[in-house]
Amino acid sequence: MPEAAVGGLRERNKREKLERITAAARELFRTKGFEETTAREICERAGVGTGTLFLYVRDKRELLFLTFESDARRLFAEGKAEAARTRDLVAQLMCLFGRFTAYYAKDRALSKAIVQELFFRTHDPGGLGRLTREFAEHVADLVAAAQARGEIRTDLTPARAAMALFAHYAYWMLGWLGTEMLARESVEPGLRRALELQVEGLGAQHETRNHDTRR
Amino acid sequence: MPEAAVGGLRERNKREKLERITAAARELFRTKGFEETTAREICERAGVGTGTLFLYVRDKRELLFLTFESDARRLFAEGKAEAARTRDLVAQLMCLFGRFTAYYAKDRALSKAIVQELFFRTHDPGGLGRLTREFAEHVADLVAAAQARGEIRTDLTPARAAMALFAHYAYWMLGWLGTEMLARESVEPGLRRALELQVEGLGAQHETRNHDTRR
DNA sequence: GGGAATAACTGAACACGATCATAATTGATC
DNA sequence: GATCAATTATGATCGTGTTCAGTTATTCCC
Repeated sequence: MPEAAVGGLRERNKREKLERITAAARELFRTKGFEETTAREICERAGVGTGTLFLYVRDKRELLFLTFESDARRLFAEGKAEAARTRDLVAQLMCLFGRFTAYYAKDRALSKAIVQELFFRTHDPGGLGRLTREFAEHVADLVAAAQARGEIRTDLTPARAAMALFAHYAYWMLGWLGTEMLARESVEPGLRRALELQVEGLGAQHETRNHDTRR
Repeated sequence: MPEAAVGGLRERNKREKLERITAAARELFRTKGFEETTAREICERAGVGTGTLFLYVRDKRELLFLTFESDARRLFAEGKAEAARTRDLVAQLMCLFGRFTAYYAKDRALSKAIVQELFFRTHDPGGLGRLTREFAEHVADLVAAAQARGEIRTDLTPARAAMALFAHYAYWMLGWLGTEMLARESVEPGLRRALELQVEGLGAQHETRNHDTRR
């Protein structure tokens, strides 16, 4: 049974409407920005009534997820593939995180709204929720592999170490997109350095030859 | 010249109005919640016209800052004082951070809105902006002192190490108040452990006797 | 103190997200 | 294919944050 024709007329219509809504939202957000786009505009462009929109999404912000999910899946897959071809844990993480920072840089205002939503929407089990969990699990898997390689200490659960690492990613996204206190160019090097410091430790006994440039 | 009487009638009226607005917002947010409180209610309770409110704040969310600032100043001062009586860096940080987590726990829904605003409002040089900077600087000062004690490696700027530590605080606040994926009881111990791991490092060479409990 | 200039205030009006009673469409049953 | 229950769609309507043209209060100057 061909995928496109599965189900009755009802289900096909619903899928098509959701598709049109997603496409309309994506296009308008890209050209006008999130706040500046009204729900009515999206409905008009999608060819549905204003009330219909909210049968498909709980609120306007959920449209961000709808438009972001497919891109996020692609970024995650690409990052995962590149990470698989990389040795060092920090470098692997930067393959993943770097994909997203580069993507966010293309439309900072929209990305700010997306990230805000990612961090503050309580989890529905929808598509992006699952993806987020997969992402966290993959970071934990990378940690476990690094433990097996003897790169990371083995007296920690991979999940706990993954959280510690992910915290830096979240923080740099906040500083860059959220409060806008960090410059775009500083994000990748800064985040990489933060991850290195997480692995090395701040403790005095771990002092390395790799000095910070004093300002 | 007594402080209360400084300036002309205009300025005094403005101060009083701001005071009434702040008090009204605080009371209503506390009893009804942020979303459930309307701007008109606040205006009525404060005894000002609906338009007047927006001469004092850019938007409704800014009222969160107005109501939070004095509390935040107090929490910061208390935490700073307790930290001064504490030796270990992680313990010092927990004096500071713990004050805020305890405060946030008293009204999670409202705190979620506050934290969201803290992380996503681009900095105006207003009261809370300054306080945030002071907070970051104080963490850096604690790091510098720890470096002087030989507790933290000296090849890093205090600011950079402070960022790395603060990232964990931000992340745990996000997980707890933002996505609501972390339980309240797990926050203090989890955050403390994360800070310890930041100091110790995740690297294999730093393995300690202090094992995680495997789940 | 009177009058002009300026700053502050006000509530009606606006725009937009969301809802809901009603209408249209689809699928099941005969 | 006609009948009817169930599902889906619709746009007028509502509540709320925010604005703005008009009004009032304060200050300044003589």
